Amino acid sequence: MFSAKSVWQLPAAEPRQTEDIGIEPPCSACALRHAAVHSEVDENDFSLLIAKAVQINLQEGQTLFIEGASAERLYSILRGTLMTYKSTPDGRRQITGFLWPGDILGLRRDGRYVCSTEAITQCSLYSYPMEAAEEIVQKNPLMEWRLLEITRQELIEAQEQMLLLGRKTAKERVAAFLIKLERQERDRGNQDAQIFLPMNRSMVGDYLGLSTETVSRMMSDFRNSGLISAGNERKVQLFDIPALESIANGLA
Amino acid sequence: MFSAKSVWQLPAAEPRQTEDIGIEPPCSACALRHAAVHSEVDENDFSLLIAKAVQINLQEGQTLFIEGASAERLYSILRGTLMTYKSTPDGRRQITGFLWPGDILGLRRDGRYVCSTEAITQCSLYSYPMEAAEEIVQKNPLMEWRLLEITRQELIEAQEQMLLLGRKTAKERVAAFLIKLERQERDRGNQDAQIFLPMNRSMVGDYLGLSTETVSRMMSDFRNSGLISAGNERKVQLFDIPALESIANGLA
DNA sequence: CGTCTGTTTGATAGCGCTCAAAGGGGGTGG
DNA sequence: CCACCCCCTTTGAGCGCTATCAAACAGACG
Repeated sequence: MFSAKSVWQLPAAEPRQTEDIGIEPPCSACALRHAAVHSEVDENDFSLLIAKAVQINLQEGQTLFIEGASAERLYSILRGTLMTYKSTPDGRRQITGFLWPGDILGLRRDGRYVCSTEAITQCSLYSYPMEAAEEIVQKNPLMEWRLLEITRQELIEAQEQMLLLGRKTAKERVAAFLIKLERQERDRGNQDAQIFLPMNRSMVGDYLGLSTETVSRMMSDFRNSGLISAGNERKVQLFDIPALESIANGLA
Repeated sequence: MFSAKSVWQLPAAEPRQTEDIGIEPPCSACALRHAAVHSEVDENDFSLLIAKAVQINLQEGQTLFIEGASAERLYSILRGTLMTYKSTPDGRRQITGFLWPGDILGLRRDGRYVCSTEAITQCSLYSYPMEAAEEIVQKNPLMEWRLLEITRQELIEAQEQMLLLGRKTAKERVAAFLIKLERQERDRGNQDAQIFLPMNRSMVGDYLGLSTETVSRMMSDFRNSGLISAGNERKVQLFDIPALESIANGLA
């Protein structure tokens, strides 16, 4: 049982790029190695894990696994963006998180994945046997502690999302989403307030508990108010971050 | 940084009772001891922690701490029910969880609590110094592993709540809430499908992302449909659990 | 018996969804 | 190179679910 999405901050992570997917050099940026390094764990154990890793590539729209499937493997993202989601029997979908390079995924309960996972862009991942990975983590207290911190961070973010989904207006939700992406972008070393949205409007809606159309309308409102850039709908410049933060927090 | 709410399943936990709050005998049911026992950890470390514990009692409605306060202490619930919640600046509230005996609480980020916590009934808790508790857990890999499992379980529940808040109708939410409480009741050894609601309608609403009135209306609907009992609004009998489950899952 | 708090029920309104159609950009094939 | 198609996005119109406002009701307590 691992986190569905880690929020491991890679030191100054490599820019996300979906081209040039091929055979990777020995994993240098993946979350588990970073864990090992960060935790000052013996490299030997990590090598054991890497020895069992298999690299896989996914095409845009490809499903990695679905909720309820037997959770045999743990994944670490090298490149690309994915999403985890849950569905109701009649097809309504709630996206529980977007996953970026450096994140790990494979949260399970009773040996089964708790969310479905799908590639939003072309992706490159490392795949580890779940049992072996758990064993190695259990043998490394510092690694285990790091994993606990990651899981807690995810829980904190999930609680923030609950506030958003339960109590915020459509405008507040979309503003919060833009602010969140911008902050991520900044944390990854991207200085300008330009953000790239690999997901389409329908995915944003399913993440924010809104319809595609409502997301689009809110984006148009922000554009018409001069808060964000016009032009490319997948590449957005935030002109007034404080104003968007105010909106996101219900202060405007 | 600890979990905001554990879902530690006490073997066949003592019934919840709010009367007779006084000096406790050496903690026998609290989550951390249970962790120690469950993890087959040396009792000595646990004793170290217990030695630093202070028992506190809370009255109904009393606030334990608020979001953003310095997270100096970790708590373990002996008796009573509490809630954790987040608020928007203008007063909207999202309850992120209800806490029961056996649960631990004190999730923090950057040394500050991420949620506010308030007693719903009279409560009795153990209070530990955060640093000491973390140190002891870190020194006990099995205890640490158990804490990781708890945190993961909470994350899984948070994701289920996201689906509820983002994509379910009012009727589905209330049905899901009743089913969830009934399951808890059963897990605690309570065999009949009778559930007790220590929280008022407004709290249920703030947990489900609904207004007080909507919760009330849905409860009335269920009552009029013969799915739940009439009479005491805080003590509910579920007459048709499968039907309620169907509703909760959007199948009806 | 009166007050207070929480719950229920009713009436109305509004936010966001649904249905529908137009607009736009990229890719493919003629 | 252009035409066409397809998918995604945007915009518009109308509706429905749930919030809001309001008042009646019920139980606890003094």
